[in-house]
Amino acid sequence: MGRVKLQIKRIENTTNRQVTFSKRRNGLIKKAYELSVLCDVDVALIMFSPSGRVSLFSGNKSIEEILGRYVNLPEHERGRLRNKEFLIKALGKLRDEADQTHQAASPVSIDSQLEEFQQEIVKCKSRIVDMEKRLRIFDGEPSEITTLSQAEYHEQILEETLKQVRLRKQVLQEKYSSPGPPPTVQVHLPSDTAEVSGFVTGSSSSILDWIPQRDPQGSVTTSC
Amino acid sequence: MGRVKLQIKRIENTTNRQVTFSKRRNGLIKKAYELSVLCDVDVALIMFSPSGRVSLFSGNKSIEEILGRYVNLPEHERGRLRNKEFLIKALGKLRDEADQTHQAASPVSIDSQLEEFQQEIVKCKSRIVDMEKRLRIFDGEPSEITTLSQAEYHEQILEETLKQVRLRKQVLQEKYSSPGPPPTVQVHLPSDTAEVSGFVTGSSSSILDWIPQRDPQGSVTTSC
DNA sequence: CTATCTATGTATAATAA
DNA sequence: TTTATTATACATAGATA
Repeated sequence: MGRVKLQIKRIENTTNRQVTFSKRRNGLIKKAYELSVLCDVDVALIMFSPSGRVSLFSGNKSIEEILGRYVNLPEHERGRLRNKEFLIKALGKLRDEADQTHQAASPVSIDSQLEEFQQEIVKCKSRIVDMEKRLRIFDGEPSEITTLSQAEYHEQILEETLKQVRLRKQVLQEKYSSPGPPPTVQVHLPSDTAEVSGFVTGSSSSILDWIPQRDPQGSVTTSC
Repeated sequence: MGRVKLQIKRIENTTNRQVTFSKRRNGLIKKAYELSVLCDVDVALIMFSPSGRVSLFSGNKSIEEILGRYVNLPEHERGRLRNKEFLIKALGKLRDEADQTHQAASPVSIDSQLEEFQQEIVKCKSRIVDMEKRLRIFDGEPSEITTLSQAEYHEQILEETLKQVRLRKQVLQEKYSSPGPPPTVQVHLPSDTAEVSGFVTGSSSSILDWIPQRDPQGSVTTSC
């Protein structure tokens, strides 16, 4: 698409990845919306953004209704048939492409790929260990805070952070209570689509334009 | 698209509607797949065809895992779920079934090992993302907080954490000042504590606690 | 992060099988 | 229902603001 053909593999550049996510998420929601209207079917779509926020879409019904309908299906009807077929097909194509690439360029052996993955895992795990340690500090875990000065240090940091957050809260409260309109815009797609815990920063001139306004029926309320 | 511009409204002709569904469903799944790979995010997609059959897609993780992650989100990030308990129970059941299915067959090829590593990496990374999110609360970067509910949420977390650290500090003080008898903790908050720890240790990754660390469909690079 | 623009890559409506 | 063809409508990568 666009100027170049894009390989379907993880985009390593963080900025590009986020931008692409933002664009494609909107595209995907649009397609889901069109499908649900054109074919009059229930569609539920849940996406977790790279930053951990969740984006939702569902047709006329609420997400929970659709999830409920899904989990209530008899086991034999809950098949993953569609998905599996598609993936097999898609991956077959990818493999062919990869094969050609490998033959033409650098022959990456399975072994070295395995090794690469293992290294990646080790890296990730050590990072996780580190983060867990940092998080444990806030649990008051005795094994993490062993001296008084450490405790005082953390106390100080937390106090400062708390102060900042309260300040921020105050600012936001004033914004909401003042005569002017609130700075955040509540999104209303025909169904419940929302960047939950997110917010539409600009005016409502994005993906909403192509969707006719209608009363939202679902009830996944955006809490922002 | 195609020869004419299509109005986004229910297709009345049954045959056309079904054909369109079939094609667009595949297109939507493909897009969802690309998004999940390109941007390294979790995506879950559920569609009910006009004839009532269900079509699914989910990225690296199993659909149960992603739905679980969604259901387990803190309320302010997702909106109220009226049937949360029900969904959790139902998803748990699905998890068990998937588990049994998975145990039935285990081809130990290099390919499947590669896959397992890839899945492991994806899991680690998603965990890192979650933890980063939790750690960001303690960064005290006010620009991250743009809504009142976010501010209140952070404030609450920080208050509880501060309590924890002060408790720890008190314990340490007593240890230093009276090196004999074991320190008696005289600080309140036995029940509050549980809540805070619950967040700090749980949060969105609490999903990992009740959903298996395996993909039930470990077949290809991406599974169902 | 969002918007806009342009050149291209894709998806797909209509049709036929 | 799925597949193949083809003409068009759309989506979007990359650059830029």
